[in-house]
Formats: sequence, C-alpha cells, structure tokens
Amino acid sequence: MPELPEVETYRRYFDLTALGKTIIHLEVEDHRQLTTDYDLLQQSLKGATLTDTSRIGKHFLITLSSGKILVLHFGMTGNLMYYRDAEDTPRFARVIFYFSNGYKLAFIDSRKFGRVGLADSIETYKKQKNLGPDALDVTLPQLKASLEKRKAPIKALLLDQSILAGVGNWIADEVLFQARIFPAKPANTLTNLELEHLHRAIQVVLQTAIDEEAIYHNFPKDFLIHSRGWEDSPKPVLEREVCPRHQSALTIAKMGGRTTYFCLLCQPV
DNA sequence: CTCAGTGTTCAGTG
DNA sequence: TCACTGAACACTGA
Repeated sequence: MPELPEVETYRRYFDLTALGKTIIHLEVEDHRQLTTDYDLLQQSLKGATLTDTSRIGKHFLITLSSGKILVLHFGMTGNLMYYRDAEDTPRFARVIFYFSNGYKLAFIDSRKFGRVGLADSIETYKKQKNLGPDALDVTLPQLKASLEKRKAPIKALLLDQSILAGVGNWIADEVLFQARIFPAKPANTLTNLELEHLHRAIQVVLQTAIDEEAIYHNFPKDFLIHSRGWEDSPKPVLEREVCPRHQSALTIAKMGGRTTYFCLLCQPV
C-alpha cells in the first residue's frame, strides 16, 4: 500500500539490508515494468554498488557507485524483501537483484503497476516526472501558492504529485478528516486558517504513519483509516464505517476519481 | 463471474 | 496551453 510512509519504511528497510551491497545480476519477469531498456539496465547495474538512498514522495531513489540513480516506484502493491535462500523467494517477485554476498532483493508487486529504471540524477528525475516538493517538506506558503488559484476539489489536488509528492488516496482522506475540511471544497475557497490546518494535518498524519512504520492498526484511535475496512480482523461493515469521533455513519463517494471516506459532521460542506 | 483497488498517465473537453 | 475529468492500465482476491 505504498504511499509516502510505506515508501519511507521500505527505504529504511533497504538501508538496513541491501545498502552497500554490490549487484552481480538482475532478473526481470516482465519487461513492461522497466522504464529503462533491459540490456542497458543489466549492463548499468552489473558490478554497481548501492551507495545511498533518498526519496521524493512515493519515488525511491538509489544512488549507484557509478553516479547513476536506480529508481523504484511501487505502484499500487509494491514491496521489498531481502533474503538469501531461493526457497524464500516471495510470491509475486517481479524483479530480483542478486548481490555478491549471496543475498537477493526482491521487488514484489502483485498488480504490476510498479516500475524500475534508471535516471541520470535526482534533479533530472524530479524534473522529468514533474514532482512537487516532498509532502513532508512542503511549506505552508508553498502549499498556499499552489492551491489558491485552483478550482478543483481539494482532495483531487492533494493527490496531484506536482503540487506535493507523496499523498495518496487514504492519506488525502485522513488529512482532510484531521483538518476538518470537506473533500470536494474548491481549493481556492480554503481560508488561511483551513490552509494552516491542512498543512499541519499533512505533517502530523505522515509523521505518525512513519513512526508506526505504516502499520495501520497501530495508528491513533481517532484516525479515519480504521474505518476503511483494511484492519487485520475486519469488523462488520456497520461497526466499521463510522466516524471515530461521532460514531455516526461516514459518507462514501467518488471524488478526484477515487473512493473517498469522510464525515459530514466533522467536514461539513 | 464480477468488481474494486493503495497509483500514474493520457485522451478528451472546455 | 492550461485546468480539469474520467478512463485505461494489469492483476489479484473478495
């Protein structure tokens, strides 16, 4: 479920496992998941050491000893696993990096929306993908400047990676719930106070999720996410889809092209 | 068998 | 050109 907190959690996992290792070989199940020609990728990665990591929004960037950047994007279902024995190869391993120490790193992705490829530099990549500031770094003035002239629903713009990078569907809903803003409200009608609340909610939701390593059931009780029905032991629908503050029924609607959960009492029109 | 889905991109419209 | 909307993408699992 890779939004910014998941990708940050993957990055930390990578730093504790694959970082510093040297690639000797690459296995790719489906070339359609590559954004760089297979032969070129193989050639560029063979012998390369993974020297550093960074992240912009949901994009995971790995600096190679050659100076090139290996980019992983996890799509809807991407994940990583570092392992040694072939029998531990995870199901849906789509790309496997083999290291000189005998270990492997699997890029797991059941739905195959994830992508793997090379970039010349972090800046080039950011520009090429038209990414805005990372959602953890965006300042209130930046946020205000990119929202105040836009008429689209605020939720749709929170999902726009060129405005801020890293917010996905559940975080957009969570942030708007915490900031008590109606998701379909046109962005240019947000008051300064609402923009402040929005900015603070982005920071709080993302930092909380990262601190909990993106494990949803550990999130605070007043988080809307518990009402989405992704819990480990799903409650019946009627017990689940209620506002954590009011216990009243949530509204579920399509907004910004995605399923949107919100509370009309907390987030009035 | 049908359908929704955590993300991104592109075609079409105004 | 820009802002915006909605469909398409590939696949799994309910």
